[in-house]
Amino acid sequence: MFSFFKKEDSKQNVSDIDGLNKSQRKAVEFDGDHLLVLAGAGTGKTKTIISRANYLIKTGVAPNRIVILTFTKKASNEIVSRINSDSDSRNVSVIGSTFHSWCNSMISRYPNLFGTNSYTVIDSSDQVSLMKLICGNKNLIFEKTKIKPQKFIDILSYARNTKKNLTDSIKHIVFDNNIDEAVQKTIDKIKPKVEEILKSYQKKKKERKYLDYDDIIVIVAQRLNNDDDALRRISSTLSHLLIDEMQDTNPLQWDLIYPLSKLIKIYCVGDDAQSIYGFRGADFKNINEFNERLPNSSIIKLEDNYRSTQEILDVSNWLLSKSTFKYNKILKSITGNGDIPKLLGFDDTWEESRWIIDKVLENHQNGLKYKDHLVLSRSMFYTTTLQAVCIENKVPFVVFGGRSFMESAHIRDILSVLRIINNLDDEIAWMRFLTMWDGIGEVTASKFVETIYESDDLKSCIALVKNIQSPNSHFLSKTLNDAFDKISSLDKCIESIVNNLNNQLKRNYSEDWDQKRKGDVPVLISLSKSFKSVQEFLNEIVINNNFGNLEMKDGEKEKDCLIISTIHSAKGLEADSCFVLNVSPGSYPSSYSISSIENIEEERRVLYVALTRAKRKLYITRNMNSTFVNNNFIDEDYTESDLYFLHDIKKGLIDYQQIKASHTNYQDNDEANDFDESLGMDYN
DNA sequence: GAGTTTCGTATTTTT
DNA sequence: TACGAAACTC
Repeated sequence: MFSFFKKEDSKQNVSDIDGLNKSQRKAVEFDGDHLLVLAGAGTGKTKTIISRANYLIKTGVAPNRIVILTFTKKASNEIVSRINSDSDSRNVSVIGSTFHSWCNSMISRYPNLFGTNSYTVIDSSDQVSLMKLICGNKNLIFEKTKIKPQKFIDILSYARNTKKNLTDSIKHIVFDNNIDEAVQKTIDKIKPKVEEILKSYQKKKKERKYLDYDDIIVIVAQRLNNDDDALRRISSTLSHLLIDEMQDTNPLQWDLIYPLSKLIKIYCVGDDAQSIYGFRGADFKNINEFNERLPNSSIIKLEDNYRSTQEILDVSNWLLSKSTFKYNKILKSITGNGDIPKLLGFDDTWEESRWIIDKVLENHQNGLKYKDHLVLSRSMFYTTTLQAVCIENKVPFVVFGGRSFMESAHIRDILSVLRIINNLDDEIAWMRFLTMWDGIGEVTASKFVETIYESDDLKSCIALVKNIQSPNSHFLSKTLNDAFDKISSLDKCIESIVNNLNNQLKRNYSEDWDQKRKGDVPVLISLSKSFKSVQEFLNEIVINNNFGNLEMKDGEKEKDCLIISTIHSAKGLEADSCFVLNVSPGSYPSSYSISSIENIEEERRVLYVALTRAKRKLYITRNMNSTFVNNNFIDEDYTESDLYFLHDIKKGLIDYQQIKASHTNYQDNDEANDFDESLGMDYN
């Protein structure tokens, strides 16, 4: 994978030939049933998983009987490629997937077990489209509470992932757990209506042969829990399940793991201080109660940090120590001492971004690579200025997180044709395909979709399509016909679709079809070449909804780029110099999350993850004019350091500097360097 | 009923 | 600022 993921292990306290320390080695050579490795940031978590896999293989376990589950495709690719590169002569590889993609492969491998001969995986935006069809495209208002289609999806997903009941899920999603008596009454009243809508959604999915992200896991988990035969059959293909980032797993995923634990060995690696996926139902009970839940299990702790200097760890440890939660974690640096991390104040985001890029350029001239720099942000949104400054200064960069390939409108247009061919009942695809043509709007399209539901082969659908009135009506049927004829070769098929759609797409995306969007077509085509069937292609592309893989194949991987990432996508990343953007009041914790202490704690862990990415230099930036400051929800129970994590950070831990604006004239920041005062700011 | 334009709002994190 | 909804024109 990208070379900047490679860890530098040279500094490790070598206690044996593999370069493992004592506890790592104990974890790697573990001989019991189930193990949880509690590994703090930078303590060699990934290394341990990789060495474990290699160790198992060395002791005679067939590689393809080892499944490694990770959270993102990126992490999975990295781990698998490192295992394979450690012993390149092997012809069978370990299996590395995300939870979703592993379950999906079960579903398609054993269609009889799951009752899924043909199905279409839908992503979040399709879920919302489907829900809109049910809600009649308007927000439902109950008792003055507005619930958008997206919210219904969120309620259902939260309930399924956390296994909570509907009332609790409504409380959490709609009212953010702020409950008083009036709210409780409202919930009691709206609950039956919500339930009805959710049921229609579930029913509609079934009719249209759709599986959403949650279904993929639910279906497999249910089967494993209720059908010993299925459990045995699936377990018989594996002997070890290795799970990365265990702290981010949720109760639903536990349902998947638990039944397997009866027949195969479960090996988990995680860190409760890095649990930052609470919004997806992550529950660190999966870690904290590991011992009670799995008999014959052990726990090994890794506490020596090989990544960062002690000064960086001091700030990180300090942040956790301010928490009301007990993480029982104090990282010790093996690397030694370095510079005190810097906290830099700016007047606006442009100053902030310019300063960072200046620093990157300066380091670059002094011999550091661009890829030794990692810029971390809470949200993708906040990095736009930085990206602009990169372009301005010709600094090459890659962005992790954010919009995916699949989410771009033109890609969805093109794929809608494939989706129709794959699944004639795919209502969302039909709507998309039909409404993209001039003269066909939602009303005409939905009328048509109703008639299509009667016919069960493509040819008769195409016959019906010919009746639709549109300036291009012969193109509509031609597109479908040609695509169907070429379906045996995916890349040719996509090529023909694009040829037929070309003029229409040109009209629909008049500003940037030729210059920008058209360029994605070859990418899509080359991506399709590695798939055998349309269904496999479509489902896989939704589940791993990025096309980062592809960029790598095209020789981009060795390119030296500055890395810009959201903190959530930065798990497992590290870099010599790290910049954490906009650590300002209102952003850490984010003012959207200060409705409960749990949310604030999660924000704290987000910042903790960010700080612990740095190896040698850590720059925390903030600007006090951040547009995110919002005191709407501020509750008198919170202390000032709950509302701004850096509020009372001490002098010795961090080096504070207010950077004067170099591009504007006013400089009246007398108090800027008044270092004896608290570094926090007033909110007014 | 389709398509365009304007206005207003809310603004995270991912499979 | 960017996206969605409502208002407006064809």
